[in-house]
Amino acid sequence: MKENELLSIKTFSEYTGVKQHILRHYDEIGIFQPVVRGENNYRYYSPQQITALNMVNVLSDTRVLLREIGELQHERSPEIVLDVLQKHERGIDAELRKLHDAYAIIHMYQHLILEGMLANEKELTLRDMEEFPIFLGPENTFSDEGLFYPDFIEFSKYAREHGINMSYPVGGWFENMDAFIKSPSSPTRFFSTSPRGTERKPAGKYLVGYTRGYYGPMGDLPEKFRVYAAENRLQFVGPVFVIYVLDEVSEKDPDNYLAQVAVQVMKKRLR
Amino acid sequence: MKENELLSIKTFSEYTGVKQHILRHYDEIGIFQPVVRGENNYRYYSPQQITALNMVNVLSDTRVLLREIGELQHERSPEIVLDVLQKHERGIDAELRKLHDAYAIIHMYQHLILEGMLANEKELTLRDMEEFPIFLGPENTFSDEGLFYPDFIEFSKYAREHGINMSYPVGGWFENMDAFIKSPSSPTRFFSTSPRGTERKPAGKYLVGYTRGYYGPMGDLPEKFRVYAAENRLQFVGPVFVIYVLDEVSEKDPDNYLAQVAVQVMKKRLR
DNA sequence: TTGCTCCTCACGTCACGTGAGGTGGC
DNA sequence: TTGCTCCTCACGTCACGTGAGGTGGC
Repeated sequence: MKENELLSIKTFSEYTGVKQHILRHYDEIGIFQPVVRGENNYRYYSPQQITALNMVNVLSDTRVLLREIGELQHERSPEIVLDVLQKHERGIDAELRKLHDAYAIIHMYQHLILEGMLANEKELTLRDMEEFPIFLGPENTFSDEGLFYPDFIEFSKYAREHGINMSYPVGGWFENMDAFIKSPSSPTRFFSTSPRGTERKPAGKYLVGYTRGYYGPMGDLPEKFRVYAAENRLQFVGPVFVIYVLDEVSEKDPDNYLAQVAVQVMKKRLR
Repeated sequence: MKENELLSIKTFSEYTGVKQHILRHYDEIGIFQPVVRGENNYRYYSPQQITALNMVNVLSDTRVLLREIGELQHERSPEIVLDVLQKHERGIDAELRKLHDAYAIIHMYQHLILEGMLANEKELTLRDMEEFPIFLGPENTFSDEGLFYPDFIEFSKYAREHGINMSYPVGGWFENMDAFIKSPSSPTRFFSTSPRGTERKPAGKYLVGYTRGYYGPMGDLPEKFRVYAAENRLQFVGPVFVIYVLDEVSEKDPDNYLAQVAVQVMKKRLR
């Protein structure tokens, strides 16, 4: 390759890794043009343009608008470009957060759905569960005839105000088993499974049960928990966590939604 | 709010955090429709739809195409949704990688440009430099009359084949100071500053100089390095790193490109 | 002659975003 | 009556992607 040898669009495309139709597009909108147009209207690029094109690649990779790149083609300096990069850094940060959320939400749902598919719905089981970050909402009021929507909406707003993506699965939190048994469809608070939460569902030995149906009703689970604990000399420790492992995301029929109820337990001391 | 109370699009939008025109768009393309259309053609949503909409939010947040979400509206099960999520996990992974690159590239260029703006171009300076990951290319041949393009193109291809984004700044690597002095415009290899590199530019005390101009010529730097080392009883250790802190990204005029040359040094032992 | 390269033109895609112009409810 | 809500229609945006139909070089 001589210094003044010119490259066809095919060659230039191969050398730079930028596709031909993108090069034509860049030409068309005026942000990067071949040094020469042949008499047959062919585009010819110089070897120097291989590195020059890098300016476009760097900026478009960092999400600078092509329009803005075009403006920078005509006038740019270290100061100006530094400014542009600083501006776009925030955009990238925001996108990165969103994508991290998307990633975590996918994994959360994969985990829950699998859990739902393998769930033992017949009887309660004792399981070791891992620690888990949660974002706890304000206390619910259930002022509206026991409907959960108003409180749920309040929680949604509250969570969004705290930068929590509401696409993370949401669960119900009862301060203890007594609260759960007393009114199983009215959690003391809601929680999001967003990893941005600062509270924890602690690791430990949990008693776990499942029940089918639309949000709220817990069927015979409260009674089952009471009986199981009595028969096995267990006592309940800390809050009760209710989470729908199968919900509107994976089930069409609300009657098939599957709730998981989990509460930490300890052996009762004999006296 | 009663169970059967219906919500206007405004209210529903506020409760769900999804903008009105998006809700109309979802309606139009048939992926999520209000339970009722008033005789005035107003859209009315049920409270149950607040949670139902979540299915659309979760899947669109995880980059599932609206078309595919529409298909899932009619037929979905834990198995099917699990499949869909698994498929989109890869897409998210790829996007996340790209965005991480974008983030790192922005910071790399900010760092280099700032370095260029503050550079002491008059004289060599001794500086402590931090460790740095680099991706080293194959040995250059300079078979083509000393032009760097063919080797650079080879390096680009090689890097891309190894999943290295070529928008990271690229530098020249000389195996030692003798090689640099012998042919300052012909680096032994090229390197990318991509953090995916497995080699290192080691931390340590470096002698650093700058020179202006288009890629290749190093001006009087080789001589300056030789003299400085002799006068200060220093010996050069390891490879020479040449990187353009101001390049086509931040400078319009190639004559203003600014190269930084850095080599690790040690005090010479007196005998 | 043949297949390859290159060209322009035009329309499609994706998930919105914007705004005009008009109706209807409290 | 007034301002608010809601409607449809239509066009814009962003960075491409696709394909038709035709020319030109070796």
